[in-house]
Amino acid sequence: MLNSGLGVKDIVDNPKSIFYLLNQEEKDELQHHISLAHYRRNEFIFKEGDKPTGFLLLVDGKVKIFKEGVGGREQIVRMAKPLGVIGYRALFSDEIHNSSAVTLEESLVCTVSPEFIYTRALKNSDFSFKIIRKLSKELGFSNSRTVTLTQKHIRGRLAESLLLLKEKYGFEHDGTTLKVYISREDIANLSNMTTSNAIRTLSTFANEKMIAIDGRKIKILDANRLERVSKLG
Amino acid sequence: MLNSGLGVKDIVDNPKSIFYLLNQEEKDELQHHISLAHYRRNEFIFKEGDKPTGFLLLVDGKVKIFKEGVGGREQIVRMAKPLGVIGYRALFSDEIHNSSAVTLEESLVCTVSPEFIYTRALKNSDFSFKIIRKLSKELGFSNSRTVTLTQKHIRGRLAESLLLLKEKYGFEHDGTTLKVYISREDIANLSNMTTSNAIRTLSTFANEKMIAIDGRKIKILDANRLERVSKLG
DNA sequence: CACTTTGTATGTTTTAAAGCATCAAAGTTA
DNA sequence: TAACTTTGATGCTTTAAAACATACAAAGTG
Repeated sequence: MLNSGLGVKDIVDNPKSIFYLLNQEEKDELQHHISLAHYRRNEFIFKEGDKPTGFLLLVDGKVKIFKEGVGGREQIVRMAKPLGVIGYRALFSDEIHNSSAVTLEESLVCTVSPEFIYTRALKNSDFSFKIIRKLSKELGFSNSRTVTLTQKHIRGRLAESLLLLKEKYGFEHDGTTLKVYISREDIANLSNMTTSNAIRTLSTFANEKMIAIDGRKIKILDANRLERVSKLG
Repeated sequence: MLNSGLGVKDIVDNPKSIFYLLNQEEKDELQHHISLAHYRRNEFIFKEGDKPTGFLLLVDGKVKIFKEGVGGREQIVRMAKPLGVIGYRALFSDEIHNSSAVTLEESLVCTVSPEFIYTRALKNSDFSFKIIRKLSKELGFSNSRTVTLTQKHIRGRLAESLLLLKEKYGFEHDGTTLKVYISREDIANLSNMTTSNAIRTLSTFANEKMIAIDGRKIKILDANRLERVSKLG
């Protein structure tokens, strides 16, 4: 169960939050333009084709952002973690969402009204610049993914995805188990391969002692070797 | 030969230029922070790994922006046309370039100093917002490309690339010939396929009367059918 | 509780696209 | 203009990954 005691204060006072850099006056006003929503596991936050309702900040939980491709096959373009921003690309480009967001686990999302973002936040050049920086990094990531997903072989793509999950969500207290509960299908959709091939290749990695699998629990046993497999393609 | 008479005036006074929306004072100051460079065909403007030297605007010519992938295989991530902005992603994310830019033809590029961009342009919220919008659109494009390049079959990918070239550069006076002189290898690198397959599939499209080829001149004979081939994957 | 659905695991077959080889045409340089 | 290099065109072979087929376990559902 989530800590439902989380409130707006905790969001604006956390240095990792994008709203942290607003000045006090702006923060005060933000209170009137913000709302919190709770989602269970596997719920849509927004769907491809929806009109953006605001600027979304994932307060707690984990979310996958994906696009539907040929024959409904989905490609995960990004994973979000707490205090990550979601759905802002469509808002800023004034388009409908071209990707969907679904929770991987119980999550808390706060929505900030477009009015506040446009008339207040974006007038603050620190905020604007932070957004520019975020978009630039994400664009760099997306371009890199395009290349690796098209050019690397299955093993390389899967290794890269596992390392990506490690970077994004880190480990449990044991220091080896990935701190994310994700289906084989989602691993496949993250790595541009079929579910069968994700399962098969995970098994191979486990046989080779690079990882250990116990249901959905994945332990990274040899990150260096995964790096090498990822680099080799 | 390029019209070398092009100057800073022509850049700031063109409504399609991002600098058009600066106020007069900012425009005046811009003059002292701008320089023009001329490139011949197939010259590098910047290379993957280079440190960004400034904010670049393609004044005239055509440029491909690409990343090196597995085994040196290149993937074109974007094509630029006059008054398009290049190399700004790396500048704003404060990273080294993660892609290279090479001219497809004789080109003119203007460089604006990072100081002017940071201390002046980005303080103008109209400019910042234009950049945010540009990045957002490009990110949407990149995410879409990831999906189509990984999921569509060869015919779909090539059809999409031809339509992309059409959208970007348009037609010659005859209304059918693509206004870009591009090698089969570049078409392949744009479409995530080998040069052989690009050549082969172009021939097939020509046999099917969707296009006509005469050396590097490509005529789009049936754009609707190309759209259909592109959509079907 | 049985019953259906969903997720995981593997083996087998098929296929799209890469890889390779060869040749012709067009450009470039000596 | 001859020699060389690059680019374009096509056929043939190989291969990586999809597609398909079961089987079985786990998790929901009536």
